[in-house]
Amino acid sequence: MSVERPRAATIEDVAQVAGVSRAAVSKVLRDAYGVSDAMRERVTAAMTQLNYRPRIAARAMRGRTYTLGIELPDLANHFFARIARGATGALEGTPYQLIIAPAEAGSREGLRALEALVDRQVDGVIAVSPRVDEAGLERISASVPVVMFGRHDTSDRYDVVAGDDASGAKAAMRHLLGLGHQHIAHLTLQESGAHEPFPHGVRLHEYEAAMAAAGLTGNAVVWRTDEGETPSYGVVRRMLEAGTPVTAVFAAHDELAFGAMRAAAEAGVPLAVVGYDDVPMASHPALGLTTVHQPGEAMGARAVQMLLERFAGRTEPAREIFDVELKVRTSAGAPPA
Amino acid sequence: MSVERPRAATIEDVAQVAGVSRAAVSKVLRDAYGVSDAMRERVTAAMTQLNYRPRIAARAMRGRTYTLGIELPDLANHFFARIARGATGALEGTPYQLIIAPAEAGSREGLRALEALVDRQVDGVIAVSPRVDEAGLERISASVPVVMFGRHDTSDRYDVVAGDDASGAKAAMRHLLGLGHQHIAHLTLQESGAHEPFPHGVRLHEYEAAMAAAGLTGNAVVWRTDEGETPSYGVVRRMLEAGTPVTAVFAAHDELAFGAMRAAAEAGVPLAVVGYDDVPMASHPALGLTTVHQPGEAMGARAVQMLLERFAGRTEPAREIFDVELKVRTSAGAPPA
DNA sequence: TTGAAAGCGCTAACAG
DNA sequence: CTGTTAGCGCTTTCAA
Repeated sequence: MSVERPRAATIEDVAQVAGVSRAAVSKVLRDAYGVSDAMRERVTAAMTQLNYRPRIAARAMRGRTYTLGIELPDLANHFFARIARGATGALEGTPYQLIIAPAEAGSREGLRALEALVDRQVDGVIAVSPRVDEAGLERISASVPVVMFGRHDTSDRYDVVAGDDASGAKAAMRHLLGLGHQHIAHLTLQESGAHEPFPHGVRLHEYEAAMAAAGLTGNAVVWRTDEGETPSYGVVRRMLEAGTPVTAVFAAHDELAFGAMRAAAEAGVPLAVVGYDDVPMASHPALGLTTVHQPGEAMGARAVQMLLERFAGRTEPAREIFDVELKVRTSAGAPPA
Repeated sequence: MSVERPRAATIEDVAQVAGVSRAAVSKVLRDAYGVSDAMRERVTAAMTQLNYRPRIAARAMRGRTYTLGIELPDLANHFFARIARGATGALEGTPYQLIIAPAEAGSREGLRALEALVDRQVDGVIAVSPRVDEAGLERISASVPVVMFGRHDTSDRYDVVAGDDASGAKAAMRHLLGLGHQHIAHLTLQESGAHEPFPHGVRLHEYEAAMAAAGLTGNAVVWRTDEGETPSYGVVRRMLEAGTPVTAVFAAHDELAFGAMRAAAEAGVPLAVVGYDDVPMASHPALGLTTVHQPGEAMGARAVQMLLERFAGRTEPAREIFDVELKVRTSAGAPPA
């Protein structure tokens, strides 16, 4: 006994029931010009009766898919969930639907996810992994509008939404230095380079600059970890046990910061920790993570808006840098005397 | 000299460059039967040269889209990220791509997201919001294989992956009662009903049963909250300040549990908390949330596997219930004497 | 204001 | 083993 998969209603069926042509139905569907109220009504009735749903794939062959794609590097990082929520919210009331392509870590993966989205003919894409290579990005932005998150270089190929990473990192370092810390480590991902115009690159650069400005270049240490709280924990734990003389750590994002806090707690070492992003758990009283707040929802919403503007005809590249704000909580106190 | 926007290569272009027919290219593409090595090579070369990427939309008109869709109710809940990660992992090495449709709370939203996926012709869907109405589900499962998460009823229309919610909830309650608590509240979402075959329904039911079995029916209290840590915090805070005489709370999932812990900490009230899911932060030493571990990755991977089995021809419904395990940590101690 | 008809890029019979 | 051909369900000129 095999499962019957009855053919769903097509535009042709609707046309027949309504006693009109396919073209007419299509026009009603797209709210196109030149349809009488009477016809609209009959067609609408037929659509309801048949429970008609247009096939996006068929539309894609000629026109739009009414689908926006967002590529996310790490679902486990709550900051990205915020961006996605903001993007979804901004789409409410529009005919567009957001789909997410998970990327796992790595620049190659980011590109792969982006291409999967393009293959599926999304009308626009939002790329959150910053480390997508230029060639790939060029290819993609040739066929669909792109909004890149967090890039601090400029391009006329894509729009940009970013946080003010320089200010944020400066504020974080100012806080730690102001507390009297002299041995501050920076915890970042494997691939980040201080010369790169990506969020972690900028944060790393500002860390080094701040240490230098404080005359502490000799104390600067950069700890590198794979993505995620657990790898971060492992790295910091190892460093702490190796006796690295550090009293504070500035983590490139909150998940890494949580890992550092876990390591310090388990190793029984006092460690001031500052994070970045301000994910919801950061403000939990048991954690009290001092961190740099980024308005994730607003940033996601703005990215969507930029795409909609492109559809509406904008051709010059847009670019918006969001303000960030240091949230001082309990995770970073003064160093032991 | 105007810049021609290059039309992306089609199967026709590849055929011309390789000097073969479209059908031949299509066969190479799909690894279909009856292609000589020589032809395969020429075609592959042409594809690389033109940087050819098949248009999923065009394929969708005739065959598969090589796309699986998963609908997720709450990106902010880390447990769902785990499911998605497991699903993505299980797809590695297959030609399939996973896309995520975010749903926001509510059964209507879950259905909407599912339909958006179906409109986009995914080859199979995984539904994580359990509260999708039967009529909608019937319609959907008529056109595409469906795996439902967490449903404890049986159906011949869709496959099921779930955790053993009855055992998990029993273990949670046994723990709290064993510690000597007599005033235990259950914290759950607005809509959950103890008669419903959904995860939260079962957990609620087991809570009531355990209280009754301990002769504590008179002490049973169910707190209801909207989705998320913040609403949970608000509800618990209000209850605590109203002086509800409670020494412990069994939360329907970890995010709610974190909200309860935050409320207790801020209200300065000692409160034993047990959660459900075991999201990564639960094991952080600053939190130490006692909770019921569900193997999210394995569950996501199994759901994907069920879909692949359907594609391979399975017609009888499948169903797998995963074991869960109570993780005892520090968040739930004995009640004050 | 409406409809006929020509594709969009691909797959899958079917012929050769 | 390879090519020809007929659509899949839509949108979009272009006539009527």
